[in-house]
Formats: sequence, structure tokens, C-alpha cells
Amino acid sequence: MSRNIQVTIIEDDDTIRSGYSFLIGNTEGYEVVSSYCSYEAAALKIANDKPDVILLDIEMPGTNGIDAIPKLKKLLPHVYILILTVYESEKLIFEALANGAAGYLTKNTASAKIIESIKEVKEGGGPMSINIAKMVIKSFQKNQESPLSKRETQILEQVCNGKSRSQIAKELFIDLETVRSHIKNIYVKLDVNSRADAIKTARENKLI
Amino acid sequence: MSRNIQVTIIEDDDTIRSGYSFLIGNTEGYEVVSSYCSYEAAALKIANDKPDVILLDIEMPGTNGIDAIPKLKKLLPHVYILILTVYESEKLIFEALANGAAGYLTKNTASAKIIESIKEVKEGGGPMSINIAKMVIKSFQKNQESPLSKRETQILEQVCNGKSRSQIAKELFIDLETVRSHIKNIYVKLDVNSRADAIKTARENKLI
DNA sequence: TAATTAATCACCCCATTGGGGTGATTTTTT
DNA sequence: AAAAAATCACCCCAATGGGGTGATTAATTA
Repeated sequence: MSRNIQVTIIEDDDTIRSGYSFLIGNTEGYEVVSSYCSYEAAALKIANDKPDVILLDIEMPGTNGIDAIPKLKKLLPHVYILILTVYESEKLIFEALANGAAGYLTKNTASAKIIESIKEVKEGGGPMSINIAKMVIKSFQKNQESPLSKRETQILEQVCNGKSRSQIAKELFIDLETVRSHIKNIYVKLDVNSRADAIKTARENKLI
Repeated sequence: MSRNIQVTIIEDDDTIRSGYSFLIGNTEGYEVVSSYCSYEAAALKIANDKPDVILLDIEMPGTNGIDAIPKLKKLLPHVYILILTVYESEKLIFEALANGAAGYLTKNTASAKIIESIKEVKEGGGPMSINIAKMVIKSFQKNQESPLSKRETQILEQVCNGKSRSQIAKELFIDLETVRSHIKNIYVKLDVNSRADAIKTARENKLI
């Protein structure tokens, strides 16, 4: 009834690539339809391979994995891309996810977990390594010890939404001068003197 | 050598509470130090229980789980809070995480996974149910079919950072009039006529 | 209870900004 | 060859933003 999960591997290291290939190819229900050592090599033929899931490395010669994601998605709009890399930098992780990666595993991940994640991603899940999940969750968390009051935080949020003083005043049913006053206090507390700097500081310190 | 993981359960449903209590209490290496049916009940005594991990429900009489998170964190700064609930709304999930929850599981989660997640959270991980992970990852993903050009997207990002036209011009080494021109085109494409509306539309459509 | 902090509003000043027009040139992509 | 993207130019003017300085009334904390 159910077809094997078709997997393509894009990874420049020969040893790792054949390792994954062997692992997946010998697992019941999985099938490696192709493997490439670069995006450029994959681009030429992958549209015919029609994989369900692509295992993608980030560090590669030529087009790197991050930039390869949108290009692969264009070639195969319904493919699920699972990043499998040694990198754990926040920037790379979020860029990969923003570009359309469906999951992110680090290379120390156990074989069983990789196999499980391929299935999970194919079923619409979002597999992540423990450490990745930690970073992702942390990125959501607000600073619990903000120097700003509730009202100030509320107003700063509106500033981040690009609202003008008068717009904020209307929405919060307070006077324009009150908004001004709050913003001035925010500037003092954050030690800034412009909207742009306030937003920057607020984001850096997760005050919003 | 290693102490049992001390767990507190806060959950208003008696049946579910004793179910979890039984499950965790009878697992090697885990210990239920206390269980409460509301935040109010917990607040009085939990500081003495000193749990490592709190299993917290969202739907509860009195203070709900979301609002209870920061309060519990104040009472026990080093506690890990694991949300265990039936709710899967994006809003609740992100609010819970923003408030400091370390993980988020839905109640259909298998017993073994719950036990594993408690350990994971105590070790600094960020356990999530598959469906939650999916939503979290989706929240990062940009719209791949933006109506905006690269330059326009770049400029809109700066607008979202609260930058003025002249600041953007300086940063991108282009003329102020060019920035103006781009912003005007962005407004036309997004069918808006102010920064605030552009930011709103951009966020709603994940163009940034 | 006393002292802070938070939240509200007021009026001064003025350079900068933002948004609406209209139009043109050059490079890149299709 | 045509379309889209990126660049720059000049018109207009109300609204905005940031800098001062200061006051009143809750609410919270010491």
C-alpha cells in the first residue's frame, strides 16, 4: 500500500554521504533515489528524481545549503528539506527555517532519530535536535526582568509596529502628550534617542 | 549519585492529575513532590517543594496557565515549566513560550514521551510535540512568493526596524530619493499608504 | 506611613520626516 | 523586444519626532 519514502542526499563529504546512503537505503520503508555532492550537481537532475525528502548539508562548495533551500523548493515545490549539519549557530538555524527548511538536525544525531525524523518531516512534522529546539524556544522567550513598565512595553510594541504617536494615542485611548511622555521615559531607560535605536535595543534584550 | 527528578503537577482535572502522578511517581528516577489543582493552591506551598520541573495545564480556574508561568518563575527562578495541555492554538503556544515555558506538549502525548520530555527539559532541552514543532517552525518561514523585489524586501526590513528614509539611504549607499521611490512601490504592491500598514501587511504575509 | 514608581497630561521649539504627485534613466530579467 | 527592477529628481506641505521643563494623581514598594 504505502510507497517507500524517497530520499535524496546532498552532502559534499563522500564518507558521510555514503554513510547516510547506506543507513537509509537499508531501512525498511526508505529508499535513496539519488545523492549529490553539491547543489549544482543536484540542480541538473533532481527534478526527475522527485524525492519526498532531501537531506541537506549547509557547508558545501558552490551554493551553500541555506541558499540552496529556496532554489530546491522552486525545482520541487512539495519537497521537504531536512537540514543535517554540524552548525548550531542561531543565525544559520533561523535562516534555514526562514528559507523553508522543514527540520534541522545536527550531525551527532543518532541514526534511529534521523530515520524517524525523515518520516516525521514527510508527515508534516517539524523535527529538531534537542539543542536546536532549545534555541528555537529561547528565541521566543521575553526577558522577564524588563526595566520597562507594562504601559511602556505596550507602547514600545506599537512603536515596533511602526505606529505614530497619534495612532498609539488613539488605540490606547490616552492623550498624545502621554504617549510622548512614555516614549521619552522609554528612551531614558533604554539609553537611546530614536525609534530605530529603541527598537534595536528592545529586540536585543527581548523586551518585546 | 544522581537524585530523582522532582516534579510538581498543576492541573485542575483530578483524574488527569492522579494519572500523571501515578505515571511519574512509578518511574525510576522520577518523583512527584506535590500536585495542585490551581495556581493559587500551588503558590502557597510550591516554594518549599522546590521541584525541578513543573507540569502545567493551561485551562484552569483562577489564574490560567499562561499567566501562572511568570508568577511561578518568580517563586522558583530555576524551575523548568513544561506545558501539558489540549490547546494547540498558535497564540497560546507562543504566549506560553514568551512567558518562559521550556517546553510544550499536547495531552495526546504518549506516556513514554512525557517521561522523556521531563528529563529533556531538566537537561536544558526544549521538548515539543510534533504538531507544536511544526507550528513553531512554520512561524519562522518566510513567504517564498513575495510580490516584492529583493531590494524592496531589504528596504521594508529596515522600515520594520524603525529606520527613517535617510537612515536607510545611508546604510544601503543609495540616494534618499531612491529609498522614497522603493517605499512608494512597496505601498502600491501591498496596497497600503503608511509605514504601520506596510509593516502589518508584511508580517501577516510573512514577507519579512 | 513615607518614598518611589507608574501613568497621566501640558506647552515651548523647530528641523526632519513622510506621503502624494509626476517623470526619467539604466540595468537586469524574462 | 518587452517587462520588471533599481536608480535618481523635483514639486508640495501637513504631520511627526525629538529636545526641554514641569505637574497631578494613582499605585506600589520600602
